[in-house]
Amino acid sequence: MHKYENISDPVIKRLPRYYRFLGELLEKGVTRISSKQLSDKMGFTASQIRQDLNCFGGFGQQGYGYSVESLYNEIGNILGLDHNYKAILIGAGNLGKAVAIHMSFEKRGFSLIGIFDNDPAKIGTTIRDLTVTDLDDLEKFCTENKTDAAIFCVPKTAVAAIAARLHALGVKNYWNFSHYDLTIDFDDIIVENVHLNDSLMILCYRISDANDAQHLSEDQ
Amino acid sequence: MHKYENISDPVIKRLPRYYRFLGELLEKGVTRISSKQLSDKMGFTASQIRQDLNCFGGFGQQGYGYSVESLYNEIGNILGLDHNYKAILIGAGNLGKAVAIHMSFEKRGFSLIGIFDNDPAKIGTTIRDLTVTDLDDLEKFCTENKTDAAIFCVPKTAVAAIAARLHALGVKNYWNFSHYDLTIDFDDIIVENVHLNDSLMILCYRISDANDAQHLSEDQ
DNA sequence: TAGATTGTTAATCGATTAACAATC
DNA sequence: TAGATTGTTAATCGATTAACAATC
Repeated sequence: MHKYENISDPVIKRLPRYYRFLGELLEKGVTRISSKQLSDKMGFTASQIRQDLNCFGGFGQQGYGYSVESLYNEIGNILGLDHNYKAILIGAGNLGKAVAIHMSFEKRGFSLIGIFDNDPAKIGTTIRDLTVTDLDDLEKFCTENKTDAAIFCVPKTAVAAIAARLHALGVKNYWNFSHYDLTIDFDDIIVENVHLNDSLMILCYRISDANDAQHLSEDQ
Repeated sequence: MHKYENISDPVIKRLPRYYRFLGELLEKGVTRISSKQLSDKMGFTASQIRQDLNCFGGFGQQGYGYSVESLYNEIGNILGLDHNYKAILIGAGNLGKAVAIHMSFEKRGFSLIGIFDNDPAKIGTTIRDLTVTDLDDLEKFCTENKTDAAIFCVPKTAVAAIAARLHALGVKNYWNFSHYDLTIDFDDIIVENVHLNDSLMILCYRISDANDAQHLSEDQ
């Protein structure tokens, strides 16, 4: 487990993409790849790929390229996917259920150990192999079970209060699907946001932009 | 409807954030705001905010700042949220259902007009006010109903074949929740990806990175 | 008018790309 | 050895920040 210094945000955000691509190559039985070949597949320049990988050390071999398997494993280690962070899910609605069922937490460095909701109709039901627990029992649960991270799949209005409770319990890493801005309340937390509304608006912009460009060219 | 030239990607990605913040201010009844005040709330520098907004024209007033309402509306227009792009959802599983129920398409420039699946158990069921249609009827539906965009909530392995059918039907804008890389097959499409796995891996990296930093400092 | 804050230009910073020596 | 491809430094490009004149 090393600590890498000054890894820039753009590099960090590209890491999962490298990992996915290498995983696919591995499945196909490809054993060796050059930065040029990766560049063709991924759309990054070969130069950038070599630059990125070298933040973490020399994984390649001059004149040969990179071993797909060892590069895949290295990037997995850099991402910390060999961890087993214990995560709880807050909110067992449609989105929460989808996240619980859909995600391979174990492959991503986590395991899901609890699901909470305050809706009596949902408490006691089973999702995956977990029983939905009353949100009132959050303190009891987190005291009895080491909890590293929480996933917010609840309405924006409910987040602040729950986050305050979790923070008091020492749970300070969040995967946030709500539109509540958690950084407003705390500055000693780690948050990864999934803003579906933002994503949809960006799609809207790109469609509109492309359409307008087309109209302009038709005018000429 | 204007076409803005050379808007950079970072700016585009910040637009929804501006929009959300201004919407909140509007709800609170705030009528006026300066770039400095926005900066404090949003974490961008005042300079960047003025720079961003000026890509689209002078919305502010020297000595006064910006009108929250008109700025909100302007950014909405820039994003193209006044459109009504007709979208269909492919895949009525947990994730598809969550997206269908959870998203306010109308507020984001879209309306959801159809949901498709190939699972007999799902075909005929109702989500929101829409009946899940047999995927076999995709061609029929898209011929009869103008369709602007498709949302992929199906397993990666199913995407390529469905995308080929949609592309042939002229549907070339995609909101992609699968991990299939649609740009491999087509270069005349617009894709906005939601990579939940990537997001979770980045959270894993940040937690691991913070933990390692802590251990290092404890060593000293 | 004086104060405030924008719009916009110039300076800085950082990330990407190009180039090439090192080396497998 | 010759060819290939990395690791790494230098050059370029673009985005962010700072500064300030314009102006409400």
